[in-house]
Amino acid sequence: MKKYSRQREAILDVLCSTDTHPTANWVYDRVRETIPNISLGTVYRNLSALSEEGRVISVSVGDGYEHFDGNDSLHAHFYCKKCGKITDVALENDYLAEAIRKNGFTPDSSVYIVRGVCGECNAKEKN
Amino acid sequence: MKKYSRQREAILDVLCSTDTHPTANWVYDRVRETIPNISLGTVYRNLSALSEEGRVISVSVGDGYEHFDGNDSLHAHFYCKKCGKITDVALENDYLAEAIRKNGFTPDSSVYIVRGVCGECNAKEKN
DNA sequence: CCCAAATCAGTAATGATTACTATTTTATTA
DNA sequence: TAATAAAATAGTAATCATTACTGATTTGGG
Repeated sequence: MKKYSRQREAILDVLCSTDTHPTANWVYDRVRETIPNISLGTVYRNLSALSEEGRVISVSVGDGYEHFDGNDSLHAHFYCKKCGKITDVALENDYLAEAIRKNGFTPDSSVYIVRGVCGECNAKEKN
Repeated sequence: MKKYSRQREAILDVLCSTDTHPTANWVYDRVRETIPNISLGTVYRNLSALSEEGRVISVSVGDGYEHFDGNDSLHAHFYCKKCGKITDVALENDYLAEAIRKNGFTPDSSVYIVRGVCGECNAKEKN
């Protein structure tokens, strides 16, 4: 049976109070402000549990780290290859999950990642 | 300047002649049938280069491995949490890249991943 | 053919993530 | 509220997919 834990709650809080897409280590640093002796393993274990439950999304953009996202609204992620920034882009309808469903699958969470170069980096390029 | 390499060509061939989503190691094993002394590092380097060029897509489903996909048609990936199988689901329109573009970004490649349980595993569940 | 840049094979190193264990916390039952 | 079992934790050690390094080989332009 799943039990409450102060650590898990704190981790979820940190994730839900940022619009960035932090790594486990970043979350670790933030949670330590509240629970100084929390262990990095605890952060990993809970991020993984929260992700399994679907309360959090795990986003892999290919920079060598797993990123986590507590934003539960429907959105896609734009990853800029130049600056590494991940930006949320809101979506109106979940066309893809719909298409998946039509093909006989039962989806429970989605990660949409688009790679490219962001406007800011494109501008810099022209110098 | 980018130069031709027999190794890179063989790696791309392997990726384009399967509808699975292999890991670097699987590709390595397959390419060794043709080029027995190819190095695993070479496979990694070229997969990464091909992915950078957009000739190949890198798909992270959260099983601890990076998966690669040589299928260049527009599709989403359904990842079954139970059996680990990754299935391609064809898409008609790239709504998401479109939404991204409307937000001022310049996309160049997309990875759409939907997690859930596949029909087969759902059926097994009921026994 | 010659040269410089690119790529390679083989091997060593890295570091994000996971596993392990003794201890602490949680929730249930009496 | 005390006793108890299951779940979770802190701290540390281990794993292993991926990357970095190096000296040899290949590629392509002049």
